[in-house]
Amino acid sequence: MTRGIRRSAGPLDQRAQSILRAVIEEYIASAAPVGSQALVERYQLQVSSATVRAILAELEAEGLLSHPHTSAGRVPTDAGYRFYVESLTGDVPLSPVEQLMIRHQFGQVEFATDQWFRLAATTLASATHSAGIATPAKPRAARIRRFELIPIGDRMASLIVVLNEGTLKQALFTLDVGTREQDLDEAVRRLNASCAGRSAADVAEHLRWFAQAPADDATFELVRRAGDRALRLLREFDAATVEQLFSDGLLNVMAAPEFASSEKLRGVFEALENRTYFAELFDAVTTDGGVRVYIGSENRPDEMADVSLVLAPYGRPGAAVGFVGVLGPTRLRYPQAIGTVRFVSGIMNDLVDHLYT
Amino acid sequence: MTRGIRRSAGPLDQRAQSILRAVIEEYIASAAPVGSQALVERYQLQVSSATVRAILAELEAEGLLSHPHTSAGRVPTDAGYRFYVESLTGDVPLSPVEQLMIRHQFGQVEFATDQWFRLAATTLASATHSAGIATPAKPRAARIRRFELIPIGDRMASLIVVLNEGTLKQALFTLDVGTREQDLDEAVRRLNASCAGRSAADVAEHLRWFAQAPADDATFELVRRAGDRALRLLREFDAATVEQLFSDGLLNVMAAPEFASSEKLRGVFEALENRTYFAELFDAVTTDGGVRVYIGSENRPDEMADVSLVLAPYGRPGAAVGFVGVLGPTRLRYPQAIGTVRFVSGIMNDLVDHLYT
DNA sequence: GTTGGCACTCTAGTAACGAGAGTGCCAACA
DNA sequence: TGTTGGCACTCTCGTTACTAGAGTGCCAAC
Repeated sequence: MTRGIRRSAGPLDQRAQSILRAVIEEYIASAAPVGSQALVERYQLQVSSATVRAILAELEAEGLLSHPHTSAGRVPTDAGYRFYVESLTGDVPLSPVEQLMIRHQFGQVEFATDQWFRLAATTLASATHSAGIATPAKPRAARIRRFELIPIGDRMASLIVVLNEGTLKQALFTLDVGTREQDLDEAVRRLNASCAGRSAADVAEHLRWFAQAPADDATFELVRRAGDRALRLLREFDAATVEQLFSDGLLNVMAAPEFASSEKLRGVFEALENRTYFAELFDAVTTDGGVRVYIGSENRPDEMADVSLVLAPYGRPGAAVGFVGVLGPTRLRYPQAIGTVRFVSGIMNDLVDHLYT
Repeated sequence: MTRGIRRSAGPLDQRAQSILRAVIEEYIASAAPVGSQALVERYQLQVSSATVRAILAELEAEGLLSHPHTSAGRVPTDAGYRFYVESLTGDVPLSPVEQLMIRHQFGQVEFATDQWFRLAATTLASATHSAGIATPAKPRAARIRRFELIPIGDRMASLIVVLNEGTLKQALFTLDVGTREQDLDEAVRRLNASCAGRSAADVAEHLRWFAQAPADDATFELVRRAGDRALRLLREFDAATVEQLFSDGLLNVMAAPEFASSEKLRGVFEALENRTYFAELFDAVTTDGGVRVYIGSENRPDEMADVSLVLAPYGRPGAAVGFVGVLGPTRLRYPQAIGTVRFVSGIMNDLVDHLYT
């Protein structure tokens, strides 16, 4: 139980801690500032409201609670939430029924890799009544498994590159006049022979070799250009940290009273759209295991100061990793969110594992 | 110039019409109810405000304008907007600079078919300062061009189905123990030989034939199962009218004053998410050419009563069609939106055309 | 250290009010 | 007959004043 975030060094006795928890849980449930009276009544504290008030003042001095105004109840600060989250011990597992339902849903898309991360986001959203977010599992360095060149119309072909885990990349490709289907087949044969199993760097190397070699026949140019195009695809793929970021249930977050004026949410939408922050998070989340929680202002961009993230990586370190998580108001049901994220990331782990064994 | 929507049969003289236009354009620009005084001043009407008031009252009787309350200015009704849109003659073309910029952007993704519709939505959003929406071009009935079976791990393969226009469909596929790579190759060869160029219905026919034929060798079961899986993919693909719906710039719409309370937008988000309404629109929009405008309550779902849609189809009727469009407040800059949608759908037409010639 | 008591503070809701914008109507006018 | 200026009327919006209620902070007593 770390206390890293707290500013002041004052110790916090058991009673103060449990009152802090009470305030936070009450606030999470009610979304309204919590008063001393209400705490005494609803949590059967064996002390008077005056005593509670003293402790609340103390917690405020510690920076864990704050006051919207003098005569209002207390509201947790981000530091307060942090303390609360750190003090959570053990797991809040999902109910067996929920687990079953979620497993069932994933069972239905077991064979559609491109649906996994979408379903993860959807599942997280509906289980936590917040927004769910997820990225596909991204291979560390893409390796080519196979090329295909499919003629389309007269002067075009679709270049398909199949990567390691069955990820597909596709690009159109113009053909010179008079290119025959055999030429395409021959080009593909050569490309596969020389590039299959290679990474972007390796392919680049080979292409240089190709470029220096004499243009011995008609297929040569085709191979060179297709190779070039494939290389570009690979590089784009490698460069995009968070290639896709799927979110679902943002409506749930919109419904929360703190977001009644849409202004605050705009920033969140923007952050989801441009993704640079999530690209940063990607690295942080996927390097060490476990669930990570980012509370309000702990998120670097100011637009995200009103929301919390609960994220967990999945996949195989060194091979392909992604993350799943929950995005909600700082007034989030952390224990439940953490439990659900852990569970879903576990399922995603299993799914990815099947690809590698 | 149809007047279909108007309830009353009263004729509308030239002057009344131009005042209606003035009210609507003023309201679109200012988002505030428009008074008689302001109209006289800002539109150099050669009559007094009293006269304008009389005409406004008339327009209100026709159901084209309404009153938020007795002593406020006029606001267009949906019928008013409809009348306005119908009366628009000629095109408001985009400025050459804008045209150039848009063409340039599309030029950059010319060879990435899967990016086209995304870019269309993005372009429309930024050009109209509203939300842009777009679907990919959907082939009428998918035809198989080629199969691939890529081994993944020990007991899995990725089944890839390449459709007509280079669309890819993918699914995982478990293998029996001891399946060798040659078996996969052989299965693919057979599948391609018997199914290439066929639609879902045809493939189903062939599979029935397969099922009745004796299980003559080890590859047979593989072929049957892969075929089954492919058939399911095809059917799912054929069944989904609006397989994807990409939107961009919803933030622009959020920023409009009429959506300050996020409540109204929730419905719009929901409609975009579940897509049933857009599936309906898909059919309506793609059957006749041209730009279509849906104003406020003309949209069937109640949640959409506060927004307007400007949609246009693109693609090749009978081959592959999709739509692009703009979603914004009913207080939309229709002439500009219509011009932009028409332009972008034209570009999309050209792109798709290249696939078929 | 805990408690009851009490004065104090701040919000949210309500009512009253005036300024301002805009209407609707009417009698006078071209 | 259509147009106009004039005018009373209506409704909103912002301001001010007030009250009830919730909750605090402090203090003296236990």
